[in-house]
Amino acid sequence: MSKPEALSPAKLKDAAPLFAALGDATRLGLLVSLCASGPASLTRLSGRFEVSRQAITKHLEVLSEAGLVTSVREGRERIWALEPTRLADAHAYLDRISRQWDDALARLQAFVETDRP
Amino acid sequence: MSKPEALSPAKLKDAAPLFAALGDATRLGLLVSLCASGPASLTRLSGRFEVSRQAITKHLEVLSEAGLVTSVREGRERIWALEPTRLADAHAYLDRISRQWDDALARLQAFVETDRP
DNA sequence: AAAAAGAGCAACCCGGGGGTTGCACAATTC
DNA sequence: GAATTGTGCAACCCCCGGGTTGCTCTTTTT
Repeated sequence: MSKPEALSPAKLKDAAPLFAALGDATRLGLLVSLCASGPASLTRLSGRFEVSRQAITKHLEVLSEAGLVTSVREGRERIWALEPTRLADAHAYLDRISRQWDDALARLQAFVETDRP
Repeated sequence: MSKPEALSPAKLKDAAPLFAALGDATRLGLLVSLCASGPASLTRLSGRFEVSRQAITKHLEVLSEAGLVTSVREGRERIWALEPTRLADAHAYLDRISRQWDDALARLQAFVETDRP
């Protein structure tokens, strides 16, 4: 009968922008690209997409504010890299919801199998 | 040296709307609420949030189009419930990226530890 | 039959997201 | 020093997302 920890409103407010940052095909592509080919500069990254360099800049800013990427200045370039911990955060949030879901299913099951007034 | 399967562009285009649907605090709250208290009607759900009933309707439509919830008409009510498989999908997508990330880290590690010209 | 409850529909508002172009600035390279 | 490469900044456009209000329709309830 152990209630699993529910996601607090605070957690939800942290999770929402995180998922929102993941909710764009170009940004997901950027993450995958950074995964597959390692840290890269802006022009290097934008060369792999159909949109303009400035569009990529904005996407990287969004990812950065969500904590999913970090950047370091190197000479005249800026090198972008993934931040794995935030990816793990998103993973954990989904885990929380999934567990709550599983628990709900179990309780529903128990409810259905019980004779009730 | 096995390359992990990269997320294909097709997968990315499926994943993006899914994460986008998760990228709103109210919608996450709805999912959690449906998890915690089971299937519920619109007014029942909207009673738990600060926004109007119509706003909740729109959020439920978004979740529905993302495949995260389903609804069934029951008398004058419409009952909304979670769709667990889509939650698992999101989970799987993050897994894919995480694995790619881990692999990238390993390759980076190997690269750093190698004497190169 | 009349009143109340639950949903659906439509119009509207406003802000921000995704995209673009154009120009300015810093760092390299020749 | 001059040309090139890599970014940054600003303005602008368009459209959609989140929210609202108001009205209608159907189903219960009394």
